[in-house]
Amino acid sequence: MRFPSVNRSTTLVEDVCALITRESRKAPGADEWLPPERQLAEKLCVSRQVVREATKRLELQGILEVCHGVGTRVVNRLHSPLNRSFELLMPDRDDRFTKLTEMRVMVEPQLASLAASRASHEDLQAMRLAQSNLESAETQEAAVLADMEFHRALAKAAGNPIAELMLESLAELGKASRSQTIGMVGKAPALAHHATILEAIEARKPDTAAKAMAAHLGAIELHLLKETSHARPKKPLAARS
Amino acid sequence: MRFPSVNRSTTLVEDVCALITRESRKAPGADEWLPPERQLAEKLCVSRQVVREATKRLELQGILEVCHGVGTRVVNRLHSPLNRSFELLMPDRDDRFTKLTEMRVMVEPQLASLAASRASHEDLQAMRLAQSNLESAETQEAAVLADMEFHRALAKAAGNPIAELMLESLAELGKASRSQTIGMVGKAPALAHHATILEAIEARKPDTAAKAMAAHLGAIELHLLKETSHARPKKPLAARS
DNA sequence: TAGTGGTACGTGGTCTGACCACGTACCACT
DNA sequence: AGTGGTACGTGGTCAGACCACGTACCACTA
Repeated sequence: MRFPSVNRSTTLVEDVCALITRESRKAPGADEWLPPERQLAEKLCVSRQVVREATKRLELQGILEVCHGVGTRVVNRLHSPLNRSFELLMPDRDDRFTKLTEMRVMVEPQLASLAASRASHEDLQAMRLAQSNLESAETQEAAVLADMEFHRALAKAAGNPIAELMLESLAELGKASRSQTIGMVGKAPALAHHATILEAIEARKPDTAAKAMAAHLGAIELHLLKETSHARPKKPLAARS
Repeated sequence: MRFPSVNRSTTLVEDVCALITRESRKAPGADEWLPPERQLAEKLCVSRQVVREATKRLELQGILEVCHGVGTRVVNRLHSPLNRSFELLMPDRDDRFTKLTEMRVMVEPQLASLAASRASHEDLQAMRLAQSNLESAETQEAAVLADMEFHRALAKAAGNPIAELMLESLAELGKASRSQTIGMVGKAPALAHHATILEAIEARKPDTAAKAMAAHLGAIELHLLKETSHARPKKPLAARS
């Protein structure tokens, strides 16, 4: 009762992927556990090896998490494949951080601009929540989290999932690292900057929002990264007459 | 003579990955074929299944290409995992194209600016080559290729591999699709725009380069994407007094 | 009773060897 | 010289066994 065609694992990945996203859309929040590999193999009429290759693939894509001795669960870590790719591109961690930050400096002011045009009520609500969380944060850790949440909400409001993913990737990279926004400048100034940005977005003033965000990024010393690398071409040109 | 520890495939991926990048750095250009799975398994003292899971992983990362009945070869398609991630994020192809283009519009002018600061002699050379290729292009296809090559060279000159990867991803998406830069505006204007941009970069004038690139992007109707989406918030706000 | 250790079970991880499906290259035939 | 078939090597799948890891339960101890 078997139909041993080829590339089962590839098609299986797509099937299971679709099934998973459908399932998780149906019951979001609940940490779904997949059936055991053996059971899954029987149900899908394939060998365990094929199931394993499929789950491996989905794990690499940040959709599943496989725990030895425990099971396989659905997760949402779409940024992790990005990090992996960047890791291949730039083995040095500081390089990655620098270049990702460079991208952030390029993109985030314009995200603020887009957010000012596009933000829905829910988006604004989320930003306000993050802002009030930052205001009431007691510990450094809580402040950092609230800060990250504000920027995440802003990216979401801008309506560009790719930018969102990129910033997520940067956040992941900077997590247990120095260069946490808050640590640079302190809580109070960050709060003020965010307030200015949020105000501009609520007022639907794209240019003002972009300028405020640029100022924010400049204030947290991110501009230093940009300037230093600006001043250091890979290979200096001969002086031009 | 076996040491059946766990997570062999994970460690193996790293080992093989390092080995491959080292090998391909040593002999670049040569399309390297890996030894057959059985042989590889024996050499690495693991089962064939583990080798297969490792190669699957590396295939997904765009480092290997597995051909049924032929073999496994080293490739360089680091953009493909990005496309896969974006596909998960936005199942609709047009959405992906729109959002990636949006990113491009945000980033590329600033890339031109960075390129004006950082470009090495080799970078400039590459851009000039692409430009002359565009000039001498007879067919539409050759023109499109030369156009893409110019933008790729510019991203490289800007020294940000992440941006480079993102644009590569966009190019891949737009390959067998409408919205090829050239098709929008014709060869002659594109040539003129590129010339202006290149001139600014050679003259080390970041702002001029950025403006020229922005004008170029605007001229090829990419601004339309931006404007329409700007004007269409996901959920209109109530009028503010 | 509360704490502690061991043990059984279910999970993913690996091994083995066999067979199937696909491409290629070679060779006999036309 | 062209054409078809066939043998070989490759990746793809299957089956069943065993290993390694976590957990939960339970008897034992203080």
